[in-house]
Amino acid sequence: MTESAQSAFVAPNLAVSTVIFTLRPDADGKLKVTLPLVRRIRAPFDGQWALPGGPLNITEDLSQAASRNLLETTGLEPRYLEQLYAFGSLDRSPGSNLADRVVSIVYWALVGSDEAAAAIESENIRWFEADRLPQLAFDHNQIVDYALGRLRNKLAYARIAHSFLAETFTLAQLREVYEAVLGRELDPGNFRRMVEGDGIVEPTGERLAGTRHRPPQLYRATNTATGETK
Amino acid sequence: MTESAQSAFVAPNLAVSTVIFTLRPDADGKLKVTLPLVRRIRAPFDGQWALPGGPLNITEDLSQAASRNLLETTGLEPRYLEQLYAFGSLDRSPGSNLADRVVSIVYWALVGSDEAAAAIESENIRWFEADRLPQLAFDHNQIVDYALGRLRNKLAYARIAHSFLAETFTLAQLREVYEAVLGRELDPGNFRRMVEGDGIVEPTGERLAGTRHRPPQLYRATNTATGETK
DNA sequence: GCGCTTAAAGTCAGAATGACACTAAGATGA
DNA sequence: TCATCTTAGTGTCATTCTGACTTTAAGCGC
Repeated sequence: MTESAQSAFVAPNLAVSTVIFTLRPDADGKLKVTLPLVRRIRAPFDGQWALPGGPLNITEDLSQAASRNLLETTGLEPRYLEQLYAFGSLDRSPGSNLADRVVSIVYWALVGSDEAAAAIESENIRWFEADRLPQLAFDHNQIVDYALGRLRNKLAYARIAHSFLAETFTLAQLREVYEAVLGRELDPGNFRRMVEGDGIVEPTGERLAGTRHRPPQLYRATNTATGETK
Repeated sequence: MTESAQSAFVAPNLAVSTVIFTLRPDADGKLKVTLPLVRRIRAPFDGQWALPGGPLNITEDLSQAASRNLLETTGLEPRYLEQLYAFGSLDRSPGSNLADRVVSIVYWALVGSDEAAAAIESENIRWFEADRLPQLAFDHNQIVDYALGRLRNKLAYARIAHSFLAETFTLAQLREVYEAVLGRELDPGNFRRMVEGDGIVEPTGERLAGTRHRPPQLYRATNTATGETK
């Protein structure tokens, strides 16, 4: 009844996939939530774009598998990594044989915008704006939507926004992250009050020079363990 | 790279387990969060208590598997059911062979207190107060703690509390649910204001008679789809 | 009818939030 | 040099939300 090995049982296959978010400026210079997709080179959905992923190695933890295929796909390390959901509906791959059924444990990750600029890109790996995705393989459009919801929600109460930025940053840069993720503009004064009140950042004492206006204070994220705790 | 069947691959086994919550009065008549556990009858952890669960049938959805083992364990149907987390650490079953590795996709469920009173109970199926658990098999103590956290958190913003109650109920009964789950007393006036403001209940027009004081209004939950939407 | 108990409504102060105004400090250019 | 532009950073005000508490309503038991 309860868990233990049942090798004789016809079990569904287990895969781990990852929704990897970063921010990239679009043509107008506005930051947009962006993610890498991989072109499938076999049936089903041959030729269509899909989330990076693959089977879980028997020797690795779930989050390790997610980190590994993040590295394989983009050449990058995650700044934040958290399990999203396990997708296992019977109709995920329409028309396929039951024996080919795949249960995907999906993670979502944040990578720094600075690093992401140097990420792997090729004929079969391309980065897309999250709100301008083509039709993806399997149920991957739904998965991305769900991950976006989680990202937006989590931004409100968790200290994750700085994961998109470098070690130090101005409040305007941090606010741009919020605005890009939430898709709306925020009042600079109120944003400053919120951020300072929550103590999620601390001033470095240095200022950013070279702007064409009053030089802003540089901040860093206050020291908090990030990523999943499980 | 991406997902599709890999039968030749040595894959971890996949199980679905369920944390089933209900409320039961303790010796003092106070409602307590309570859940059923199953005694293991084989190694590893032979004889210890564990969450109900079992392998995922190739023909059923994840949530169906959770519902099924809820029914098999308790004889009940869930009033609310949601995926909790997928647990897959390598060290979940200390000392066991890699080939026996199990990844558990865990659901959590709410069942009505009225129905739960008539649930199956036996030598090998017993209900425990959530904050007085013995040492459980595998990582199941951690899983229950995580589920409790999710329950408490979700109570604050989702319409789930009525899942513990019958079709109609008084605000005092609903408040008792909140108090039992959150583990602290709530101000009756403020609770009423909150509940009415959020529009999560509507008066039936009837009153509960037979109390030894002013007869309270009966309410029902406003019509909202409950349970997971995925 | 009197006192007990809980229902239900109302009051008040402090915290959090959104909209907005105002001052500070640099660069730019006439 | 100095007015102007731009963003940094501070401050104000009204609204809403929240927790603590008060007051009145309406049944029951005696």
